[in-house]
Amino acid sequence: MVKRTSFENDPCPVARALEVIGDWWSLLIVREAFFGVRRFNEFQGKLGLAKNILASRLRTLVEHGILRPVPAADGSAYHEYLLTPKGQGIFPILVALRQWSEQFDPRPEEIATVLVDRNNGRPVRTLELHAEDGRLLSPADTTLQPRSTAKSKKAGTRSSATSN
Amino acid sequence: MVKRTSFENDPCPVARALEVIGDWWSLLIVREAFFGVRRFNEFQGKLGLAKNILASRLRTLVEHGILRPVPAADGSAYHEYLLTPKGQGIFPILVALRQWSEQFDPRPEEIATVLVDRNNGRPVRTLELHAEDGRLLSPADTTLQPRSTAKSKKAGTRSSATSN
DNA sequence: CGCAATCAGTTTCATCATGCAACCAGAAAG
DNA sequence: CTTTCTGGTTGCATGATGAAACTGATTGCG
Repeated sequence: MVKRTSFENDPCPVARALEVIGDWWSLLIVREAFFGVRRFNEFQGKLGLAKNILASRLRTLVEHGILRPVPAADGSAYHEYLLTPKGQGIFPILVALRQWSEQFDPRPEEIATVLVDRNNGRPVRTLELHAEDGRLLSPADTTLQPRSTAKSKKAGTRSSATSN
Repeated sequence: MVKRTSFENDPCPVARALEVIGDWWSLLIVREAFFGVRRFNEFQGKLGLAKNILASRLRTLVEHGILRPVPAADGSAYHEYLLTPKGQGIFPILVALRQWSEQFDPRPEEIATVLVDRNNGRPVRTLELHAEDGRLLSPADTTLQPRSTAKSKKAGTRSSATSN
């Protein structure tokens, strides 16, 4: 790789997100955390990844404020990894990934689980993008605007490099 | 790497999605495609990635049915890469990533752009997960159920391994 | 038509990251 | 107090990534 290119200074929010959670394991670790997995060995057992990789990922997830090590839990001297609010904010991303697979996977019959409303056991709705006034928006109904730095509001039409 | 572990047979739809678009460049390529980028050099210029990597990524995106090479376009003998419906289905994932950055990035002032309604230039709403009946759902309001194989409807409480 | 520049890659080659396995210290259990 | 469990770290082997150089068509231009 000669240094995997870093996106942390990229002005694109998508790139910035990928910089943090865009690797092969981080999102799966977070997914497990959503299901109550908290301990090192538990993550390792569920995901089957190497311990050094897990240790490394947990470290960076903690550094990025996605997981938080809490001192104890059941009384033992070890610690557990809990989702922070920032970590919980990843939920829509997981849902979007899941729904994309559900819709387009070439072998959907191999998908084992469905995300349901705990209340009545019925599948959740597909995520939709809405306008401020509630209208449903398709990709084509949207554009990127340069971030309004306190002023300016219209602009549209993207310009240079990796600027979206 | 001694063979990066593959998720393509994992029953978890999140893992399956990551198998396809979970690397460092694919989602950014798709993002550019949403903005009308179509040609090899154009991708390369915007993203600044090595040509061999780009060639490799484009190939797998085409293999997975996310991009489609169309013979011509402006009359030249080259071809262009267009998003398929499956590729367009990635939009919510990009939006979810973008919104996560917007909400939790430690230096949000460095984010250059805002996704707006093309109609009136106002920011779009944040993605929300809703129940079938329209109620807003938080992560805690949801569970995973084993996929109903024609029959059965209640079950809850996840069981074994990487099964969500 | 002839030649230079462009497009779309492919081919080395060096370096980095990943994965496996082995090892290890501190805590808990017996 | 020896054993086991937890939560790692260390040391390779190998694959993935990236920079740069190279190639073979295609186009642009005089």
